[in-house]
Amino acid sequence: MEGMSEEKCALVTELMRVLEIVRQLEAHMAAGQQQQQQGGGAAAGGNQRCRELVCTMRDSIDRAVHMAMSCCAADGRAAAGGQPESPPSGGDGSPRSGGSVDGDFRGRGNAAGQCKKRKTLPKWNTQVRVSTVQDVSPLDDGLSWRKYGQKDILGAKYPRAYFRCTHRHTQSCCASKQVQRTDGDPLLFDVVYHGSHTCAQAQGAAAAGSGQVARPAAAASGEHKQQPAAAGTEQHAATPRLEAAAGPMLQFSLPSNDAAGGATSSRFQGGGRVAAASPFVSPATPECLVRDVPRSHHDAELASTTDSSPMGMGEMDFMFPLDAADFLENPANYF
DNA sequence: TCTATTTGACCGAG
DNA sequence: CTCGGTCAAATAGA
Repeated sequence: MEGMSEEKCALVTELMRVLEIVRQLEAHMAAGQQQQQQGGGAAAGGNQRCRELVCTMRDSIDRAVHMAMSCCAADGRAAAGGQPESPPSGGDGSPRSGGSVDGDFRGRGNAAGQCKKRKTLPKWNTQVRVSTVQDVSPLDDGLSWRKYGQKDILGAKYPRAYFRCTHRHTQSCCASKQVQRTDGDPLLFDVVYHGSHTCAQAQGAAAAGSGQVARPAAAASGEHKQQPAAAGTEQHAATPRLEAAAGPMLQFSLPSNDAAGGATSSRFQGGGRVAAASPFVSPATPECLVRDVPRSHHDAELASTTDSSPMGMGEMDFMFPLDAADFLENPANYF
């Protein structure tokens, strides 16, 4: 039984990974097309075709993800004894320590009360590249996150910001994520997701596609404490573009979280509401590709499972050349 | 006034 | 004991 569930979850993970890739491809093609139009590109036709293909591909993957997720959720609930809401009495959890079970995996009253221990939640690790230090739009994924903490991590140059779903209390959505600028590349963020969104918002995003609930603003500047104005800019200003800086390559790799770094004197303006891409529920834009102006680039997020993932996929390191046509023709080359 | 962020403190794991 | 993760009071902005 459990095997079944794990298998399904693995399926979800895998599908979402592919979905992310498609989304990225889509975003970059959109960007490319813009450039072509400006430069009077001749390849517009081919690009159009690519977009159609991607659209089809994504639709179908998206459906598969949802189907699999349903099964997965159902299994999970059954195993946990019923409601996703209620404190998982052990549900699927690996008992953490002999202590209290979970109602308090946080010594002080777990706010949500119904969220399982982090460690038992599926975890996805992704990396997101931004175009400029201030540009955090790629971290946007259409779902609202609320920052609840920030920590300087030993050995890391930049602090790590902690986010949880805005609807944690109201809808018992246990999704959370951690965002941290990588030491080596200030434009690259490690984003670790824990658990998937179960809130209506996530479903809405998946269904409505472009439903952005909140603005990017995500995570970090790691450089200076910003003055209110600056911080505000980061938090509310409309987003710059990813494609500009994403360059010809999207990179995905696992955390190499430690680094040279040393002191963290800076504070990362976690920034307001972060809408970040949900690797769980694809904010699939139904009308696919119809956006001329890629507002919320769905970043370079790629869901990959790590440790606790059912699949136990280990670390990954991908490079995706942005040759859409080639990708579509020889997808195998990219996996 | 409400909502979100900041930040110091607390807690559990290793 | 140290460190990562989270809570919650204080604070800021809309």
